[in-house]
Formats: sequence, structure tokens, C-alpha cells
Amino acid sequence: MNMIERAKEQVATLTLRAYEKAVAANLLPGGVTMEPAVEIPKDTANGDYTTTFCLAAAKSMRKNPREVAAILTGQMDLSGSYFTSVEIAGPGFLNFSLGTAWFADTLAAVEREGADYGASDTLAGQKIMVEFVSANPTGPMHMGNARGGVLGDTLAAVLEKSGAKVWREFYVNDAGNQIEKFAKSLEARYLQLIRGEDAVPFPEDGYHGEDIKALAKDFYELHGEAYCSCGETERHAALARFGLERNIPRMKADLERYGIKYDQWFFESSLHDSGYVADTVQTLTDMGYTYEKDGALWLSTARILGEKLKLAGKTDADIAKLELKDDVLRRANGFYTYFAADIAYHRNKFAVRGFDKVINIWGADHHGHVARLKGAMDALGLDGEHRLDIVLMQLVKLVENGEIVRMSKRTGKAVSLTDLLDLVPVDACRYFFNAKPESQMEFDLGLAVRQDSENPVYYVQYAHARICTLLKNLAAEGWEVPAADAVDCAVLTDETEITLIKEIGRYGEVVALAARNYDPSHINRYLTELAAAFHKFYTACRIKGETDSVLLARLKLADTARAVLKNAMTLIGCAAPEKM
RNA sequence: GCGCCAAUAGCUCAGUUGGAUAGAGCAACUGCCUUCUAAGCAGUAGGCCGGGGGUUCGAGUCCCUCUUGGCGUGCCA
Repeated sequence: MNMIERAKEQVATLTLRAYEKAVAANLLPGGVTMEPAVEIPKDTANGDYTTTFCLAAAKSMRKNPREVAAILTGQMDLSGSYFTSVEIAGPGFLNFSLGTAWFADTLAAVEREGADYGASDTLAGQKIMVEFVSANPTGPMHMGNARGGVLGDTLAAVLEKSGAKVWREFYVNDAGNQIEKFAKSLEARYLQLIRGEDAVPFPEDGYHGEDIKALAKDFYELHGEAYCSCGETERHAALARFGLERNIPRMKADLERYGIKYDQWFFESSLHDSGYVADTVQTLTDMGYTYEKDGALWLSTARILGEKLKLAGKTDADIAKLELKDDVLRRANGFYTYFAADIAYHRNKFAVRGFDKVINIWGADHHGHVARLKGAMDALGLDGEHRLDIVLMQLVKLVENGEIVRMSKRTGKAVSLTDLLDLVPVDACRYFFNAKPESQMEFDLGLAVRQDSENPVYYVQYAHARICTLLKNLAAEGWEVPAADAVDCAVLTDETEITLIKEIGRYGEVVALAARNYDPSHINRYLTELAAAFHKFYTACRIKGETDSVLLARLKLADTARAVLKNAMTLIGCAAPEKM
């Protein structure tokens, strides 16, 4: 249980105990069974914790909420608790104020738990896969992939911190139509090198990027004209294989520069080769979810989703309005669609590899796919509704000189991750891209280049470096950081000291929130607030030259702040430098 | 047309399950370094929380509706 949960639990217990005493003394009617709701007021003038119990329970007691509150405070015994006072406020809030017992417990918890501080076991025993980026291996990755990479990796870390066993996976789309398109594009560039640019037309829907030309050139230098006169199928296969063998290691290298490492790179082709796609489609057919039309095999998506919506309480008219459509699984030409492979892939995640939960980070442009994939999992009896979660991430709008730069592989104007990292340091990228997934973001290239002290990541890193120097200077004078139980928290009375301890104590709650909401950006904001709390403390309170008990308590407080800053920065993948 | 996401300070965004006087950073302005890192701190200014209805003790938050922006609605992936 984290420090906030412990305090909240005490508020609820104290309130209920006071209520029971009031009932026993015939001051209030009995029979109220509701659990007191405990909140943290926005304004600390209203205490550190507040309960709305009196507001909520007053009605059934046929009393005024303030009256109930007055009776409860009269019966309340705070001795031995974290709290030093309880006050009635506003329409009937009960406001509790924290005392040194909670401060001491917080410092002790950070000391005891070390790198595990902030961790919980809320997801213990859960095997979770986070699949993210999964960019097409047909070209370099772009800004949207950078955001997905940071988001996925940080989310995975946050879930790990909550006790889950997390598997990071990259799905490599090395089969299907776009690989064929990739091969045809390479083929055109390759033949152009041999026969001249005007002699070979470039496919209209091919990949126009410079990287394709470069790959074709490398291929030509390696194989010469050997693949000029062979059959088209053989040439396509050779070119595609060559291209993928070049591109995939580059993607790995780019992601590693961001500190992102996967447990597995899963190849779509393996699902086709093993017959698992065919088997999955056959299974759906055996279950009666498919039919043939116009030579293709269709999945009855409309029926599957329609029945699901009906169970959820939608009317036939509502459902009709959605104009649900069926999907092709196997084309008339005999090839399986991407959708069929994706169903097989997700069936594999659940049925073969046994993940309890699968989280996919997708670009918002794929959202039309969410319901269909979940429906297909439901049809297979794998409960996609509850076990498959899709985090939709809005795309990054790249802006340069006020102009929007399109991020498309086809136009070839994309800014690659490599380019980006040459401009902006990794820490800044990780911090910047770790934003709320559903918010659209603009990335101004001009701004990125001169992103130095303006970037909030430096604010946070500076706080950490500042503490490290401070500790070093004090150590040189013979002052060692004391153990928590040797610190007298009663001397920590300055407002900035108390705010800082409260920030430190809040960390576990922030991690839990980030995990619950699948939104690791909570950690970013927390870091800014923790750093601010330290900077304010540092400005208001001196350490050197104070009396021993004050010096030691402040030294311990600073060191504890340092530990939590480092803990949280590590969690989001940012370095915590010891000097700047 | 239908669907998903968004709309809060000049800009980028916070705002937990509905709670008390809506917050922070950047930009602007004013102060603070002979004493532990000024990449910092203190202060000033900046708001019909897109519009309108509803639900209730109480709405930025929930429901309806309208407006604006992004995205989707392929035998593409």
C-alpha cells in the first residue's frame, strides 16, 4: 500500500470509528453503511485529506451535514494516527491535517524500498504484452513511430512497476501487399539503374523515398545485373528479402538509441509459413462466422458486432445506423488479407502464448480496426472485449517554419528518427513524446533544434544534479546522510519542507494512476512538480550551517528527493545526471 | 451521412471516481546571486473551461444538442 492509500485508509477508519461511537452514544441514527469517500483537496488550506462522508450520509440521517460533522469531530480520536487535526469546513467537509508520523514513515519507506519505491503488486501475476511501434519495415521510421515507441516503452515500465510481468513486442509486417509494393518499388529502381531512368516506369502507388533508391543501389552493387533477366517472382523475393534485411536492423538500432529494447520481434511471415493464418480462418469458418462471396472469403463482422451491441443494450435502429460491414479474410486471388493475419497474430498472443492481457499502441488512424479485431477475438472465444486493450495515439503533426510537413513514406519527405535524434537529445525526446496519448501534438522542428533550457526535462534534471552536488559538498565536510529513524521530522516545519515530503509521498499513487489509465505522462507532470518542490525548498531553506538536527533532517529530505527523482526519471527512460 | 478523438490563459497543456476561490510551464513585465549549482526563486498581469439546454446539495468533469478541428468509414496495411 502506498503512502497516500495508507493515509486515506486511516481517514476512512477514523471517520467510521467516530460514527460508531456517535451511534452508541445515541447522538446519530445507526444503519449508515456507506464507505467514506476520501479525497485530497486542491487547496491545502482545506487540509491534506478530506472526507465527504457527512455530506453524503446526512440525508439518510435526516440531519444537516454540518451538524453531523460536529458530532463526528466530537467523537474522533486522532491519537496514534497520521493526523494532528480535523476540522469542519464548508457545507460539511471533514478536513484532516498530516503530522510528522506520516512524514517519518514516508522518509523510511523511500529508504527501505530503494529502487522499488513507488512499486505495487496491483497487477501481480498478470502476464501482459505491450505491442508498440510495429512500423512497416519498408522504410525508415518517422515521428509518429517515435511517439509510439516512447509511449509503449514507458507504459510497459509503468505496468512492470505495478507488478505485472510485461513482454515488449514489435510486430514485423514482412508479408502481404505492402511487401509486394516494396519489392516492386525496389525492382523499378534497380532496373532503372541498369536500363536508365526513362526506360523503366515507376509504379504509381510505390514508395518514392530516397531510401528505396539507396537500397536498390546497394543491391545492384552486390549482385550486379544478376537479377535482371530472371523471373519476376524470383527478383521480387530477392529484393524484398534484401530490403528487409537492411531495414530491420536499422529500425532496431534507431529504437535502441531511444533506449527501447524488445523482448521479441515477431514476424508476420511466420504465421503464414506455419499455416496458423489458414488454421485460424478455418476455425472461424468451422464456427460458422464466415461465408463466400465474389470468390472471396468473408468474416461476418457485422453480425458479430451487431450481436455484441445488442447485448450491450443497443436497439436495432442504433445498430443499423452504424452501417456495419463485413471484412474479407481471403481475397479472390487466394491471398489472406492483413486482417486475417492480424486475427491469427492476436489469437496467437492469447491462445498460444497465454497472455492475460494484450495492449497495443496504435496510431489513431487505425481506430476503425479496433472493434473488428476485438469482435474477431470474441468470436474465437478469447474475450477480446476485456483482454485486448488498444491505446489510440494521435499522430504527431510535424511543423517547420509554420508549415505542416507530411509524414508519409510514399512521398518520401518523412523525417526519420535518426534525423530527429541528431537534432534533439534522447532525454528531451523521451520527455516530449511521453505525452497524453489522445492529445494531438505539434512538433516544431525549428523549436526542437534550439530546445535547451526551455525544455522541462532540464528543469527536472537540474534539480537532481543540484542535490547531487549538495550531497557531495556536505560529504566533504563530513556530513553523511542519516538513516530515517535517526531523523527528527518535527524540525521540518517550513512550508517548502512539508510540500516536498508530500510530493515524495505521492509517487506511488502517481505510478498507480499511470498504470490504471494507460497514461505514463502522469510521471512527467509529477517529475516537474517534485522538482519544483525541491527548488523551492532549496531556495527557502539552507542546510549548511544549521544546527545538527535541522541540518541532518534537511540533508535526509534532500537525499530522499534525489532518490525519488532518479526513480521516476529512470521509469520514463530519462537520464538523471549528477552534474550539469 | 455515420463513427472515434479533441476543444480550458496569447502559446503548449494539467485538472483523479462530480467537490470548496479552475492550475502549471513557455512568452511578457518587476525584483532576488560577496553564503550549499540563478538551467533557480519570489511577484505582477492574463479565463463567459467552444455555444446552449439538462441531471443535483454541487458540473471544467456526467447526459442531450449545436459549432469547430483531427482521423476513420478498402478484396490497403
